This record gives sequence, structure tokens and C-alpha cells, in this order.
Amino acid sequence: MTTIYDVARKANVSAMTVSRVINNTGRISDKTRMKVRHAMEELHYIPNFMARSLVVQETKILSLLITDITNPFFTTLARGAEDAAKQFGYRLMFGNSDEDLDKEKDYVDMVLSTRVDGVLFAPAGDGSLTHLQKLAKHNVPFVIIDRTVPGVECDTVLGDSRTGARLLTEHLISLGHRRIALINGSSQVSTARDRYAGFVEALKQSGLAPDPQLSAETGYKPIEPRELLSRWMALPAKPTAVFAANNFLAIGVIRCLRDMGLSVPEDVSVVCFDDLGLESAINPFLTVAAQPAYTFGSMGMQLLIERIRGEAAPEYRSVVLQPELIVRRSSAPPRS
Amino acid sequence: MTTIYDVARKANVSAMTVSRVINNTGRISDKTRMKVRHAMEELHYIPNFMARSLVVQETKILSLLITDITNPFFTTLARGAEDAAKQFGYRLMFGNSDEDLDKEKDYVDMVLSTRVDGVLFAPAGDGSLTHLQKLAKHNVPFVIIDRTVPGVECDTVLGDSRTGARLLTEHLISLGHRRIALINGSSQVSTARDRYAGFVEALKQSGLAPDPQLSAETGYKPIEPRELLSRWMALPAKPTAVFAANNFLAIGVIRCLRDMGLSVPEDVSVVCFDDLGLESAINPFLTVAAQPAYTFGSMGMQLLIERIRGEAAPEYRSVVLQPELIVRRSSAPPRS
DNA sequence: GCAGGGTGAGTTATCGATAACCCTACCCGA
DNA sequence: TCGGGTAGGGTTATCGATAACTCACCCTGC
Repeated sequence: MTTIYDVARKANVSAMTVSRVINNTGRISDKTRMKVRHAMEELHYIPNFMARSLVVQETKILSLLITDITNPFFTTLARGAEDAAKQFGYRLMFGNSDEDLDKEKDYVDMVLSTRVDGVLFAPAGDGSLTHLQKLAKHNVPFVIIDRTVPGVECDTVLGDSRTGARLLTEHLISLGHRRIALINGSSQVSTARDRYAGFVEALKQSGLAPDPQLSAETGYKPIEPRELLSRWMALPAKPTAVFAANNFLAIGVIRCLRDMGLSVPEDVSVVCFDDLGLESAINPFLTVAAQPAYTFGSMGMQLLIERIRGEAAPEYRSVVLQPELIVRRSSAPPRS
Repeated sequence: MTTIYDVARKANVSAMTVSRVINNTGRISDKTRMKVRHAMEELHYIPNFMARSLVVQETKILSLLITDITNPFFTTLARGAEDAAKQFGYRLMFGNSDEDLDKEKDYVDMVLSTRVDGVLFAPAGDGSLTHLQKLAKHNVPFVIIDRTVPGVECDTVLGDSRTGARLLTEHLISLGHRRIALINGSSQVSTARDRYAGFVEALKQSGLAPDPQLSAETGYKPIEPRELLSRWMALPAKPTAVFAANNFLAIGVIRCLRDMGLSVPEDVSVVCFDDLGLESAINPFLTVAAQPAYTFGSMGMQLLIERIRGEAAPEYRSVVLQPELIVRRSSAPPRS
């Protein structure tokens, strides 16, 4: 690889002069500038960003940590983040924690040793506290997206899970459902708690008592909750609707129900959080509380970059994005 | 940030000794090793990978360039790539070319200045030649995935687009379709050419003549080809089936058809390349030639890492992955 | 008693770039 | 003619780490 010194030698100037031409700093005569430019082109010179990082203490790399790269919510978010990062001249390093705190820890270590300028962080759960504290201790700016972590103070971009859950539940109740089951993410994840709260709130407002038997916690990862559904559907007072706390869970539920010979929404209605991406384009089926995923990413990135540049006010900002209830075919009145 | 020198001072040894402890090289007595370890912990020392990169001439960063991060094919591929990279101790930098050669160029420049150890490259099209040559000129190892680029010699992981297209077309023909329209990616992209070839091949084998009027080239990006479909459906000999060259196009086609009051598959059958991700899980609707996206990523990464490590044979390898025809509801016999 | 060899560590140069300081013309006005 | 300002560019140290060499010490065997 050719270096700044090769260019300097070729152009008959000092390395510093080349550096000045590259960064457009200092005073350089047009003649010298041209000479250097030509030398750079002839040698196909490309600046070594890593070497630069070492002295200016800035890598121009940001890191995005998400919990599932196959979930359309997060890929759309990633796109928002990437677009924003690029716009401000940053590169992006991705990481995938898989909702797993151990993987998340590994990733945080990688991030620290890469000396990235900042992290856009979708925490795997409350246990992410340690990891975020580690970032803070090393003065790495970060912004949390999608989920809060108790004990962590920072800029955040969140969805209003509670309201979304309430809307979905109210929708089911208004259709006439009285026995609604909830399949939820881990209670170690803030959105799962909020969705639970919104769910219960809506039930109580309608004078319904939440039934502990109809509430389960399986985590957000894609699964097929066969046993759970068999148990539910074997109850004397079996549910007529299921509220799945995310898209993957809804899909698992629907597949299991169909395998059990039950159809959606005739036998059981299903609603969930987050849209499904392409699916909703041609076969809009699931009733969902859709979140503006792209905005989560772009807005989060913007907060992060402002923080890095020191343009942000000292107090932390929290952006809350509202979900939108989209009623589709998967929810219908219960069979009387 | 604490450096190796801080640790050295605290442990009363030289920086070199600390380096040896970190990398487990050279000879160190257990006593010294412990002393250094403790100092590292007390100071919360984290090695600076960038500084290391500068001297060992290796960043342990690989780069993955895809053409659309929102397409489930590429996100699944990305996951495969990430898993493989992580397994071998590499970090991943993502880039998104959006099927756009200009963006791709920017990205290649970024990649070069970051001095990544290698690139897994899904080219935007034949015009990527220049970019790949640039990588080659700077001795950056790369592996091409999904699409070939004429004029470039390197390891590749490809799908058998021709066979897939043939299978889909034969399927339509066997259902009784005789007038099949093709909506394709740009002819500047190898897969689009191959899919066209497979399509024509299947037609000819059945004694059908490809009709130029029924073949269009819109690119792989998501669009709603309203005019195109109106024109097609206004033809005296209008098509009874549409072969969409990727999932996005199929979705656009289906939406437009529905807007026109036509239903799939009753009025028009639709088939396409690549599955849709979540959608196929609950509402398997589209007949597709599904490709093993995860394998594209993991296999590509494996080839790349072998090449970087010098473990690969000098001659280039080309892996061809077979698509699988999955017949679903979107294809049916034509209305007689 | 001493050459020879292995142990455990330190010294110095280097990776590619930039910050901070320094130097030399040249120009201009008093 | 001389002091001082400025344009244009060079020198040197430094970022954080590692490679390559060096060195002191102790052990061993003849």
C-alpha cells in the first residue's frame, strides 16, 4: 500500500504538505497542491484511516447493535441508521446480539477495542446494564433504542409499547373478546413489561380481570409454542384471541394453531406488535401495532451524532414514537 | 483511555511485556504475567485494535456489501456472513449499495481507507467491474456473491438462476400457461440475464416463442409497475401468468394486479425468485424458486477467510447453489 | 572454571498519519 | 534600510501497539 511518504517523495514535498492537501488545512500554493494531487493519483494513493484515527483519536466508525438481524423491524431500523450515518460521514459496524447477553458482552468488547466513536444500542434486556456502564466508563457515547434499561441514563428512542398494547387489546375487546391470552417477551425486557402493562390496563378498563393462566413469557425469539397453545386451548375457558408481543411470536402462534386444526381468525384472533415487512404488502393479514422502524434508526443515529459532536444539550433526550394500529383480517369477533 | 504504557508503569514492567501477556507470545514468568493481568484489570485496560492494526497490517475487519438491506434474501445472507465472520474472530462492516453504482463506489473507497482484510461483495451490476478492479489493485481479497461480473476473476458463490428460472417457467407451462410475461432486473446484472435465459429456454423447449412484448426490465428494486401491467393486460393476447425476477417485483406486480381488480392466481398466476421471509411462514402464497440465502453468506465468508489466510488453493473456486421450487397458491391453471 | 544455551525481560525502530512548532523567503511601509 | 507580517512549507514528536534485536542471569556439562 502506498503511504503519504511515497506521495511526498514523488511530489518532492514533505509528508506534512501531503497531509495538508488531503485535509485541506493550512496554506498550500495552487502549484504545490496540484503537484501533490497528481502524485496521489499516479500512485493510486488512499489515505489510511486507521493511522489517522490513532492520532486524531476519532475513528469515524459508529456501531449498531441490534438483537435480531432477521427481524424486519430491525432491518428497517438498520437502514434508517445507515442512511443517517452515511449522511454525516460515518461508517457503520453491525452487531447482532440474538437477544443473548453473552453475545452482547462480546460485542461490547469488540466495540471498545475498535474505539468506535459511538454506539447505537438496542439492549438485549435489563442485564445490558453492565455493558452500558462499561461503555460509559470508557467514555463511549451511546444512544439506546427500542428498549430502556433501568439504571441507565442516556439519550433514547423508544416506542410507546404501553399505548400500542392498549390499542391492540381494546381492539380485541371491542370485537367482543373476553378471554385474551398474552404471549410475551422476557420480563427482563422493558418493552415486554410495557406491553404487559398496556394489556392489563385495557382489560381492567373494560372491567375484565387478567387471568394469570392466559399470560406467558417465552422471549421475543422466533419459536413455535406448541405446548403453550395446547394447554391454553384445553382450558375450560379457553382464549378466543391471542395477543403476541412481537411479529415472530404471532407467526409461531398462527402456525401452531393451524397445525392444531384451528383457523385464524375464525377460531382464534391473533394480533401483535410490529409489522411483518413484505408480507403485509401482498397479503395483509395480521392486525398489528406497527412501529416506525426506519425512524427509530435514523432518529437514534441523529441523536448519537449530535451527542458525539457535542451539539446536544447536556440533559438527555428521550424520543417516544407512537405505534399505529392497523386492523386486518387476523382479528374478528369471537365465535359466539 | 488507558494504554499499554499505563499498564506497564503500574505493573513495573516494560510495555513490551504487557504486549506479550496480551497476545500470549514470548516467554513470561507466571509471576510477571499475574502482575500484568492485575494491572490490566485495575486500570480497566482495553487494547487498542486500531493501533495494533497499524503495525501488524491487519484489521480483523471484513466488509459485507449488499445491494438491499431490506430484502430478506440479503438479510438472511448477512446473518450467515456475520455468524461465519464471528466464528473466525472477524468483525463486520456493512454497506448498502441500493443497487446503485455510485453508492457502491463510495463504499469501496471507504473500505479501502479502512484497510479491511477482505470484502464479501454482492455487486450492483456489471459496472461494478471498476470497483472490483480497484480492490484487486490494492490487494484487498474479495469474494463475489449472488452475481457474477464479466471480466472479474475471483472466488464466487452463486445461485443457479438459469435453472431456477427454467423450473418456474416449466411449472407455469405445465399448468397450461402459454402466454407468460417476464418482469426482470436490469440486463446489467448477471442474475437477470441468467433468469431471462432460463425463461426463454423453458419456453422454447415447449415449443413456445418468447414474445418481446411480454418481457420487461425494470430493475430489482421495489416498484409498482402500474403502466407496464396495464399495457400487458390490454394486449389482445394478454398474459395469463407473470414471472417476476425477484420477490420485490412479485409483490409490486401482485399489488398492481389487485388494484386493477384482477386476482391472483384466478386471473393471473405470479411466480418469482427468492422467498419472502416471514410472509411465507403464515400465509404461504407465492410460488417461488427459493435460494439458500444463509448459505450464500456463510459459504462466501468461509471462502473469503480461507483466501485471506492463504489456505485457499491458488485457482479460484466457484460454488453454485441450487434453488428450490416451492409451489404455492399464487400459481394455478389459467382460466380456460 | 568456563563455554554454551535457555529464560525472562528490556530497547529501539516502526506502522501511517497529524499537531505543534519552526523556518525562510518575500513584501510592504516608515 | 530595516522591522515585522505573512504565505508556504519543513521538522520533530506523538498516537498505541508490535517486531526484531539485545542483554543479564542462571544452569549445565565437560
